[in-house]
Amino acid sequence: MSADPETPLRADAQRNRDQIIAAARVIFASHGPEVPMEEIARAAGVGVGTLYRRFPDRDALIRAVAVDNFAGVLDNAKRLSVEAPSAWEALVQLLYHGAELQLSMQLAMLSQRAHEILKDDPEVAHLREAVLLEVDDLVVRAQAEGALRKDVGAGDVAVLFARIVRQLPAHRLKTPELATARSIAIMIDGLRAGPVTPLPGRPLGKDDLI
Amino acid sequence: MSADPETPLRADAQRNRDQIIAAARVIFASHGPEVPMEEIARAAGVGVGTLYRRFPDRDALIRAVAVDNFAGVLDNAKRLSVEAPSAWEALVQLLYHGAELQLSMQLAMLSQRAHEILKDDPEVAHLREAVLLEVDDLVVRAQAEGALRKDVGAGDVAVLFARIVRQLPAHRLKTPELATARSIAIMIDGLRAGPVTPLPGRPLGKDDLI
DNA sequence: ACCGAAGTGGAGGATCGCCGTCCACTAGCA
DNA sequence: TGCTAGTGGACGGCGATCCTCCACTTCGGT
Repeated sequence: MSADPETPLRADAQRNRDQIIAAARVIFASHGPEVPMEEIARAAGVGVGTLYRRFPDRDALIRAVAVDNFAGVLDNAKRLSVEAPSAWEALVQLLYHGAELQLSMQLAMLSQRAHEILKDDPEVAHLREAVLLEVDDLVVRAQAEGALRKDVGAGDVAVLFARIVRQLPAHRLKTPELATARSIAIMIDGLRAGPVTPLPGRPLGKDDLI
Repeated sequence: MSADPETPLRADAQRNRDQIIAAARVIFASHGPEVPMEEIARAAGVGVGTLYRRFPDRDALIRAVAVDNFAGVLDNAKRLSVEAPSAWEALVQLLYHGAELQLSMQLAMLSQRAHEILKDDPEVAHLREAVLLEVDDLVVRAQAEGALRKDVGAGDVAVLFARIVRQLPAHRLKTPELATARSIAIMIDGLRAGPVTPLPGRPLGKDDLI
């Protein structure tokens, strides 16, 4: 995902680096970006020393994970936008791609800490903007198709996702995955064009997100 | 809300106790139940000493707040159940009563810590059960009215609420209240009876919550 | 108005968990 | 096979939070 500004890593080191990012991804998504570094190291199967060698501090790790993940979401959105049979369908598919999206939401909207860290990173800012543009486009097209209700904007969709997709502490439900899938499905029905109640205020666009 | 098992408190002490619970309510709802005790004390306008005098430890405070709040939600639900023009309308009203409900959700479903503390308290268990029964009743009646889609249960409604009602870090939106209101409205449209997509799995009842 | 008991607040000692370094050891690569 | 990059985890340091303690204040009965 990123160029090698310096000497390329040795093969095993590169492998460890990838494992760290993968582990951090999973853990950040489920427990937020403030988990002890040692926990991430353990999940990645490396020692803390290795973690710190690769990422000088927590911020660097968060940035690396964010860039990696945002890029993934953007790819996904672009691919769906082209391949799906309709913009509406693309949007729906995007929502059901829970895991990746969830982490992005967590990092972009839910964690105060992560936001502080990411807000000044131009690479992240660029990816974020690109994702929002893509969503905006899907929203407009889905509305033109007559599938998506007219009184919502990309901001509404993003906010709704951020809420729905966030993981509930798994221990509180007997069937967490099912519960999540059902929540998403209900939400999607709420977004459908059709006989609906008028929403308060005006549609929230992507610029209503900070 | 609770009997006085011992000597009644002096007037000023009672006032302080109420202020502490009120402050804890607000703070727990917005920042979870792990905030430093000193912060709660400050918000209540008392010293930590006073806080600890009244509630020997954090657990005791959480329990007191939870009982107080659950009782409020239960009252509310019962009142709406009787006074609202329909069960559907009662459900909708309940959802829009964000603040109180939000805290209950936070304590009951969202915070691992709070759950640990509350799960063995019989008073909390009783109130929780009573609230779920009430919601279950509203769900069944609203379905009989033909207003609520048939393929959902009280568990679905509870889960959906828990997700929607959770506070997003306010700093990330230009209009947080509006965004929340719109999310709730969209969700309610998703719950309406009408031409909907079939949901995966079976309806989640109140017993699917742990 | 007085006084004893109840209540108060916040300084500070004790504790805790996390950070990030450091270095003896291991494993890739030429 | 030798040289260097890479590894892991023990550990010293530290900031944050808990909760106690007690000199001082306030309440409320007489």
